[in-house]
Amino acid sequence: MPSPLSKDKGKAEIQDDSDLTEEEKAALAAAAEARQRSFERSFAGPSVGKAGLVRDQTEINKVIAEASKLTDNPNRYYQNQVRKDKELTEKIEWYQAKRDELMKMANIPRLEAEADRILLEVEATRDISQTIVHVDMDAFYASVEVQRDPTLKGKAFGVGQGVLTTASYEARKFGCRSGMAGFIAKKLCPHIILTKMHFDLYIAASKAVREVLLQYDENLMMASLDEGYLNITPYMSTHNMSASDTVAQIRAEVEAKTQLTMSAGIAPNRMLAKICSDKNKPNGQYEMEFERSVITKFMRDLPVRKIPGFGRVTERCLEGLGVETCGDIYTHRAELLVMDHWFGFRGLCKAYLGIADNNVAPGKREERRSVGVERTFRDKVDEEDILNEVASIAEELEKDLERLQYAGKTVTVKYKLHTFENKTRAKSVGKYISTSKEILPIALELMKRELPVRIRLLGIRLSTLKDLTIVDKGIKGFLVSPSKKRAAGGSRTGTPVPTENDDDSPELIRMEEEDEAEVLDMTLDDDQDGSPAPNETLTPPPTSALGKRKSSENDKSHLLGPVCPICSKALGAGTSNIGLNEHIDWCLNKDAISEASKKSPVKKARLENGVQAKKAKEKGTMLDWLKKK
DNA sequence: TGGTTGAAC
DNA sequence: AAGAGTTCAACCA
Repeated sequence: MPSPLSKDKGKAEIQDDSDLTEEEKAALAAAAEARQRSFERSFAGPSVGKAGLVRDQTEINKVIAEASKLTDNPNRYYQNQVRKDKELTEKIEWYQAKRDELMKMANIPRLEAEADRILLEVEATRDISQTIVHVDMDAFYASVEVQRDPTLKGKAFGVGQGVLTTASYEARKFGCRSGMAGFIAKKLCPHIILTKMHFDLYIAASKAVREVLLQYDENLMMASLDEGYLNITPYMSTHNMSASDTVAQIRAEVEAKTQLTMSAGIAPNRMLAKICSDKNKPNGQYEMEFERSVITKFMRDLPVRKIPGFGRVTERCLEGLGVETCGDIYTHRAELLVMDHWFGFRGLCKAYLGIADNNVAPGKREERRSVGVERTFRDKVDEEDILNEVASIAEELEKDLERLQYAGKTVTVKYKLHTFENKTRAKSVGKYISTSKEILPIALELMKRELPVRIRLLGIRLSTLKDLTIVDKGIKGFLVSPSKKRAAGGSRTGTPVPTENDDDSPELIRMEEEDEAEVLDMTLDDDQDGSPAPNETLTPPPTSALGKRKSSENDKSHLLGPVCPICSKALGAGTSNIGLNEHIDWCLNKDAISEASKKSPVKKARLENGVQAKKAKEKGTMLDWLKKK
């Protein structure tokens, strides 16, 4: 039974297939189906695809997409998904064209050789000396809810009002997932019970868990209320215990203390540990063998989507390049190398090799970047209505700022149109502000410029923060105990770190913090160029890989003059690194810019940003593979 | 640098 | 009857 969706999206574009061979037709059909599945997947909630519990997710996704479509007409949300899907598809097609174009003139053996060289370089950064554990509470909120209301036990229920934050395992059997809209969950599972959230209970339970974990690693890194990372290497050696025994003991102790079960993954780095903790969930553990060959074998068949930081969009972009598993990264290394600018080749190498950060550090200090409040409501068009809402939100924000002890300089107003398109408008001011009295006029001003609008969400966010608990200014900072008002607020635990900071700059000393939960950095490598490279992540570092690179030092290749790896053109002995760089840049991008502004599917410069990059360290990109001949 | 947008968790 | 909060990166003017 062909879903209406597949008619709309799937094959519609491919109409004239009369002169195609059978294989080509089959390939096109397969591609269309894959795309269709991906599109349907996009309705099911963010967590789908990460954790593969249910058998026939495809069927479930169809139901969801159908339900979504029929909800109301016209369903703006659905239409918005369609629009985004279309843009994504166009972007992917652009990538494919780019790839084909570059590959046409590329010297493939040379590309592969270079890719292999980089692989080796990345491989050299592997560190399996530490035993990292990722612990993950099983259906945490749901389990706590059962403790609160035992009648929920064994039933299909979800936690959360409009959107499920968690689904009980019984509900998951019906395809219900966290992140899923409540009414969709009802469609999938009509008898599902939806409960409110009880954050105070979750926080208390989390604290109990944390206390146990801290006995095994005082540097425990909590990634959220229900998951965390430990480095149990010291514990294992002082207690002369194996990793699996240690983890079994941790889990038993947590369960004894809290009646909550957890799953755990044991591996040499955070990324692998996190993936492993999913393997035997719920209430199980999985230990990765600390052996290179085992790890690479493990990665080979692992869908790239499982890598933390690789989301739905990245998944589809890679899929468009023929990459679905981490193993595919190797087979497609030539193309991926040439697409380095957009996908970040070294990050992909790390995924393929199973290499990532193994640092476990407590939620350092509290360098929060912004504080915001936003609300969703039924469509508003009335000007006064809207401005009242702005005022109300500003007051709420003031309360949060007071509780959290922050002031800030940049006010951002965010709104979502009835079409589900998001907009933001921001304005910075010269001094730190924190009260509604100060914020509201700015927010109002920003919002008034947008009227008239029909919106379903409004929010205000304050950024460029100053931490008011840091009294600092030299010695005094140490005499005043840092108020401990924060803590309750949000995701991050950790105590404020009094920081001495003598100038007027609000900037705190940024210790290498980061370690954002899901971010996989490396840290250990960073060989050349002596830059600290504190946070390179697995997600592609597309940026400025080429033109803007600093020239690296160890470039001694000009005896014969550099050769462009794309067009194989010799550039002459006199060509400088920078000159070579420029040539490569030009060679790779000559058409990109003009094309982008002309026929590029996605607006103008939207092209490259599909792939998310975190701190793209100025290292492992094109220049590297040039500099050695 | 400030403003906007989007991806991801 | 499709949430809320936060961070990060890219791009542009």
